[in-house]
Amino acid sequence: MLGVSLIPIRPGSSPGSSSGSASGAGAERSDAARNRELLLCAARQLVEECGADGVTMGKLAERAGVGKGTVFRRFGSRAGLMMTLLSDAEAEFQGRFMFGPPPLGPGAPPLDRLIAFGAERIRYVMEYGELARAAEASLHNRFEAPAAVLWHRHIEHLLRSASFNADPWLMAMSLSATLEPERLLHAVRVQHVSPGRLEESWRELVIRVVGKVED
Amino acid sequence: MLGVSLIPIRPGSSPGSSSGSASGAGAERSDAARNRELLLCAARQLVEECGADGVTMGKLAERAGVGKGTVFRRFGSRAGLMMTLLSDAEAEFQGRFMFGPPPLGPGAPPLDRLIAFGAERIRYVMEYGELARAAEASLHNRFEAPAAVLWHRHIEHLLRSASFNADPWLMAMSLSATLEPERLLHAVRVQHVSPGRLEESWRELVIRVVGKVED
DNA sequence: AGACTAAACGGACTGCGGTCCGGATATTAT
DNA sequence: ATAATATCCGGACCGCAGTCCGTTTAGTCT
Repeated sequence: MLGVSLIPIRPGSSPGSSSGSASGAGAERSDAARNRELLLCAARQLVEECGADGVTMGKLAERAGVGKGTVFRRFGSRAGLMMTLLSDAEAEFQGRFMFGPPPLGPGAPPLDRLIAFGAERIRYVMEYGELARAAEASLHNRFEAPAAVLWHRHIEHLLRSASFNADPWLMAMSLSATLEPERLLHAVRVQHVSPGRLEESWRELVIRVVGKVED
Repeated sequence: MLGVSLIPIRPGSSPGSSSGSASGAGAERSDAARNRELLLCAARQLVEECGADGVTMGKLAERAGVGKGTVFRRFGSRAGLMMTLLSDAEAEFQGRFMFGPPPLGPGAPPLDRLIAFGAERIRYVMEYGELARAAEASLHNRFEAPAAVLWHRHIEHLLRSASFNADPWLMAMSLSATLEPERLLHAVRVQHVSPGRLEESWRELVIRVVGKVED
C-alpha cells in the first residue's frame, strides 16, 4: 500500500493497471486514457530533451499528437503538468516521512525527524529541482498546493511534539521557506553552495529553533 | 543626503530637478526625460486604478501615449517597472537600517537590530506588498536584485556581529526567506495572520537563532 | 541655418499560457 | 443495429511579456 497516492495530487498520474473502475462517477473514457498515456510519455521525453523549463504546452501537444486543449483539460495548467510528473516521487517521499523508518519516519525524537526531513527534502530538490520549481512557479497559490500544505503540517506537528509552543504554525512557515526549491537551487547552482552545507545549515537552524532558549 | 539612491536600483526613478548633468556618458535626451515622466505618472495612476497586478505594459504604453517599445526600453521588464515604482520607498528603508537611529540603525545590539529589521520589513511589505511581489515575480534571478543582495548582506553582517559563527551566509538566506513578500502576504491575506503576530514570530525566530545553544 | 549622428521612438511581430466552443467519439440504452 | 447522450477532442482565439527594426528626432558640429 501507501504508494497509491496518499493525498489527491492530480488527475492522471498513475496509469493504473488497476481493473477496479468501481468509482461511481463515470470511469475514464478509453480515448482519454490513451491520450493521457501519450501525453505523459511525451512530457517525459520533452523534459529529458529540453529540460523542465524548455517544455511548453504547445510543444507537448504537438509531440503527443493531440490538440492543445486536450493538454490543458488533462493537467489544468503547466504547474499541474509538472506536479503530475512529480507525483510518484512526491508520494514516495510522503510515505517515507509519514510512515517510513526513523529517523525520518515516526519513532525518532522530533528534533531528529526535523533534521532528517530537511535533509531528505534537500536531496529531493537536488534531484527533481527543475520540475519542483516549474511546478511552483506561476502558481498563484503555491502555498495551497496539497503537497505544500502537508509538509507545512508535518513540520508544525514536529515542532509541537518538540514542545515548541510559540506559534508553531508561523515557525513552520519560516522553516518551509528555507526549503523552497527556488532558493535551494539558487544557492547550489549560482552561489556554488554544496548540498552538504545546506543540510548542515538546516540542522543548525532547527536545533536552535527547537532547542531551549537561555533566559 | 542619503535619499539619493544608495544603491543603483534602476534607471529612471527620481525625476531629478538636479541640474548636475556632469556624468560624462551622455546625459538623457529631452524627449526621453519627458516620456519617463509621462510613464511614471501613468504607471502610478494605473496602480491606483487597477492594482499592481492589473498593470500591463501595453496599458501603460497606451495610457502614457507612447509605444510599447519605449516602455520596455525604459524599464527593461515588468519587474523593472515595479522596482522603479518602489525605489523611493526602498531607498528610504535602506537609509533607515543602514544609517538611521537605533534600534534599526547602528548603535543598538545586533540582536535588537535584527528584530527591528524584520519588524520594519514586515511593515514595508504590508504597505507595498503588491508592488514588491510584482517586482519579484517572474524575475528569473530575484536573488540577484541589488536590494535583495543588500538585505542579505545586512542580515549576514548582523549575524556575524552577534557572534553567529556557523555559516552566516546560509542562515541569512533562511532568515531572508521568512521575510519574502509572497509568503507574508499569503499569511496575512489568506490565513488571516495579523502583522503583529508575524513580527512576534520573527522575534522568536531570531532570538533562538542568535541566542546561545545549550549543549 | 543646414547637415550629421547617435539616441530614442513606435508598433508590428513572436511565443507563451490559457480559454472556448463546434464537432467528433465512446458508451449506453433500446 | 440504431439512436441518444455525456464526454472528450482540437485548434482557433485571446491577452500578455518581450523583441526587432525601420523611422523620427534631439543635440552637435560646421
